[in-house]
Order: sequence, then structure tokens, then C-alpha cells
Amino acid sequence: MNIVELENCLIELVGDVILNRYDCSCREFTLTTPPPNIDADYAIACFNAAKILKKSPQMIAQEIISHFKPVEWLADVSAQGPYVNFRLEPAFLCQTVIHQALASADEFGKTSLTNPRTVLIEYSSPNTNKPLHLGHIRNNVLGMAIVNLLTSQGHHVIPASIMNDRGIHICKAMVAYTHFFLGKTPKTENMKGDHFVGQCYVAFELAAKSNSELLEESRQLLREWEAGNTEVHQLWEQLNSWVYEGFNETYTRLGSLFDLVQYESETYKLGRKIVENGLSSNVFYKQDDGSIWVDLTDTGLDHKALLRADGTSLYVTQDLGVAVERFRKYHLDQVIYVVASEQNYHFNVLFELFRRLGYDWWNRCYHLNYGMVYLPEGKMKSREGKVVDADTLMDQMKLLALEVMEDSRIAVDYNDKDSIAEAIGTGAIKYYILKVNPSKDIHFDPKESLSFEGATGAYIQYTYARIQSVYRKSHWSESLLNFDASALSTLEELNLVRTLLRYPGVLKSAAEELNPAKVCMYLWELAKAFNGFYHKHRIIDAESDSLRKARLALAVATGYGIRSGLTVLGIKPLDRM
RNA sequence: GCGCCCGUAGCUCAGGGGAUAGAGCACCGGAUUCCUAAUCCGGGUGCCGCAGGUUCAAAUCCUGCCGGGCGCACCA
Repeated sequence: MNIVELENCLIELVGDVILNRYDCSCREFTLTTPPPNIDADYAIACFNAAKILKKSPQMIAQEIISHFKPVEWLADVSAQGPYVNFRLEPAFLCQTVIHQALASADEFGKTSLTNPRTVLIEYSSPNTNKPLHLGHIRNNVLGMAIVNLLTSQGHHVIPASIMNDRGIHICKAMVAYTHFFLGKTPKTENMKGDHFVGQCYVAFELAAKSNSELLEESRQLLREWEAGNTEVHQLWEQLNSWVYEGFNETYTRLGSLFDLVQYESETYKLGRKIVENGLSSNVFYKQDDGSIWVDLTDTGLDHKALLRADGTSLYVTQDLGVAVERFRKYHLDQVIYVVASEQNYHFNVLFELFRRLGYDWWNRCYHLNYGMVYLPEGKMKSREGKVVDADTLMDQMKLLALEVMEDSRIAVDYNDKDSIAEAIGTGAIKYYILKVNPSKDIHFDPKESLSFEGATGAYIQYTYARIQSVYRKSHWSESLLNFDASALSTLEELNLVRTLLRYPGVLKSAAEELNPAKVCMYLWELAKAFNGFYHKHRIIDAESDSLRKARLALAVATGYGIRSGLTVLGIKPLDRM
């Protein structure tokens, strides 16, 4: 019996009692974890059943326990007020949890569904006129975590990105390049390509303040670009290729992966076509100046422009094309757009457009909005270059990790100091961001984010490294699967096993709620439980061989849990640190 | 002005109808001849923004107000 089966079994047993007593099938029970002051592994609340059976929840709890058939692996079933609490036989608990973790190893906690969905997850989707900043980090880190979460539940996931590689923003950078940076390249400036182009963009915004002709120039450039002017396209391609080079480096460090990358420059035409079709079917209307609009006022939204008077495309235009192409290409059950909450209105409009255009998949689109990232001095402004740059932040974190490694009180035989420091640095950033609920804003505190203590990525990586170190030093070479579960009996051991027991459920609900923060909080508790156990008890030189083996099995099992969870979060587990 | 989101400990955040509202940081004290001290143990904090309402039960749901954020582009 595995953990999921065990949980289903408990619910069924309770349901059977009700079925026998009332001749009605009542499945209104959900299994919960009781608070720490209750000495039980699972609890069932009787409030819902009380409503259906029209009896007090206390009474139902009483009836359940008095008619509950004894089960050999349950040490205790008791009613406390409206709750029925279950305590598992400790040896059974340890056997079930540890064995499952050891046997499934890296797959621990994951499930495979009988009806997996095909889900396209759009994230990252940068503009190609500036380097990635802290806001993009949140997007990428969240996006990948969602990808991993859904994959862990057996869904078929397509991570996708769209490169916003055309539009007025690129043209601005191009104008600044021809005016102020001609002849220079990222190489001559010794810069990453995306930073070089970003520098052009910031220079434009600065110069445009006192020279309004520059803006008109960039508009003209956009028209020429859409008209297919070869020279303009050459310059455009040159700048974009620099940017992609830079992005790839950052993506590699962040661990962002994509199965599908679409380019706005290739999909905007389809978008324009859709708008024209919508116009001829009277879903949209044309203004006197030639611009095309939609009237959404009857759904509480506003009028929205879909094509400029000069015929050039807008942001929404291309989003239409991208979506249509995706649904043509794949059989998608769902599309999740991972985009900041400042674009909530945009997605309301977009999904309403899908609906009005008659696409039956309009309600399979979901906008996973997440909160903003604020600096101590307020909102980031890329136009002014007032941002926390992604590359710089990762560099800083890595340096800090190196410092802590130097200062360590323990002489660790590092095999690859540099990559370990990199993993600790990026891990710290990822955990710091992922531990807050996506819906909430993050107030970025540089000092706090630099910390490796408390609920941090490093704390969890450290715990994992510690486990691996213990395992190495134990020189254990045979299988641990036939450990003696009855050897484990102390408070700390059982607390650890009980925490491990929760992992599959945590992963599942984190995936259902699209909330990686749940995994973060859980891993913190798991690591804490292990460290408490570790300090109190000896593993390698335990009192007996069977205890030594059982504790080692518990430690390794915990390692698999941490490893699995960290991997979902996109944080690298380290054998040494 | 209109729409959406958020107000929980000094700070950052969990909990989102149900068991005594919890963590981390910060602050103070303690633990290392011993498997990684990036660790562990101990010490205390709350009109859960305010006011009504619904409920056997409200930090949690509803209404209003106050405070903060984001949007309401022929920008992306």
C-alpha cells in the first residue's frame, strides 16, 4: 500500500461506516492533517456530513469511532469533538513512507494520471529591447515551477515563450543605435548583447525627452519594417541576434527551458488577418481614420484598438495570432499565461475577443497572474534603467555564496566550487521568490534576499548535502529497502516520517492551485524536521545495526523528498556545499 | 472617476468558514573532543486595517469605509 492508497482507504472506511448506518452513501469527508498539538496522523472533520445527515458533527464523530472496524495498521481512532483522528501504527507508518520514498527515489511524490491533460504554459515572453530584470526572474522562476508541478502530476506540458521581437520598442533601440552607437558591438563594448541593446534603448528614452523627432523616426522605422524594407530588417536582425545571445546565457543560468518558441514577427500577420476577418463579420468596427476597434462596453470592458490607423499591429493583435496558431498546432486542453497582474485587463480583453471571434477554446485559457516586484525605492522602471538586473543579481549571489563557503567552519572537499556557488546563489534567489504566493506582491529586500539562514534555499540545500555526506560516510553499499521499521520509535524520527508522509499530498495540491509556495513551505518543514532528528540522534554510529540501517533509510528517504521538491522548484540539490 | 488586487507580530510572510492564529528575520541567552555549526535548543510578541452583517462557529464569507498597489494607450 502506498501513501495515496492509504489515504483513500481511510476515507472509504469512514464512508462505509456511514453507508451501513444510514443507508446513504456519504463521501463528504476530506482527509486533513491535524494541528501539532493533536497526537494523530490524519483527521476527518464531520461538518459537511453533519449538514447532510442533519446531526451534530460531534455525534457523527462518535458514531464513526464506535462502529469503526479495527484495522491492524491503525494504532488509534478517536473522536475529539467534531473530529475523528487517526493514528497509524508507528512501524507501519515508517515502513510505508520510507519504503515508498526509497523505491520511487527521484520520482517520490509524483503521480501519473489516467487522464493527463495537455497544457501549454506560456511564460517569460520578453521584449527584445532590454536585458532581463528581477521581474523577469519572478516570471521565469514561477513559470518553470508551474511546468514542473504539472509535469509531476503526469500532465503533458508544453513550456512556451513568445519573443516580442517587433514593435515600437525595438525600433527605438534601432534609432538610438544608428544615432549614437553605430560601429559599436557588444564585443567592442565588452558587454552581453542584451545589455548592449538595452543601453541603446535607455539612450533613446533619454534623448527623446529633448528631441521629439526621434520618436517620429522610430514610428517611421516601424512602418518601414512592416513594409519589409531590407535594410531595416537587416539592422533589426542584427540587434535581435545580439539580444538572443544574451538571453540564452541568462536562461541557461536560470534553468528556463522551452519546447515552443514563437516570434511575434512571424505571428503578427496572422493576427492582422484575424482582425480583418473579425471586421468583415462585424465583430469589430473601423473608425474614419482607418483604425480598427472592438466595442466591449456591454461586458464591462472598454473600446479597444486592434490595428493602428497606419495599419501596423498592436500587442493584442499578435496575441490573437499566437493563440490561434497554438491551438492549430496542438490539441490543447488548457493554456496558462504566466504574466504579471498588471496585465489583468489585457487578458480580460483578449479572452473576450477569443469568445467573440467564436473560438470554442476561449474558456480553456487561463491567466495566471502574479504580483509585482517592488524595490525598496518603489517600482522598477526599465525606461530609466532603474531595475535590478538579472545577471548582476545572480553574480552577486554567487559571490556571496563563495564567501560563505570560504568562511565555513567545516572543511568541505568541494569538487567544483564554482558551480556549487552558482547553484547556491541562484537557488537562494529562486526560493526567495517562490516562497511567496504568486498572487502577492514581493517587496524585494536586498539584505534579506542575500541571506542563507532560516527559510531559504540554502538551508534546504544544506540539509540535503548533509544527508548525502552522512550516506557517503556510512559506506553503505547494499540496498536499504529491507530496513527494520520497528527500530524507529523516537519523537524526532516519527515527526520526520510524518512530515515525509505529507509530501505527495503537498505536491498534488500545489499543482492544483498552481502554487509553488506550498512546496517551499513544505520543504522548509521537512528540512527542519530532519535537522532536529539529526541533532538528537546518531545515524552512522547508532546503538545497533538494525537501528543504524533504519535511520540511514530514513535519512536517504528524506533526501529523496528534498531532492524531488527542490527539483520541482528548479533548485539544484547539492551533494556537497 | 471607474474596474481589479492587497491590509495578520517591529519587518517579510503562512493560515482563506471549524481543534490554543503560526513561521522566518531582527533581538537576548545557550549547545561544537561526535555523521557538514550554512546547524540545533530556549526566551515574546498580535483590537488578524475599521464598522456593521451572515453563521452553531468569522482572520477567513457579505456590505460599507479607511489605507496601499495595479490597470483603464493607435505602448508592450
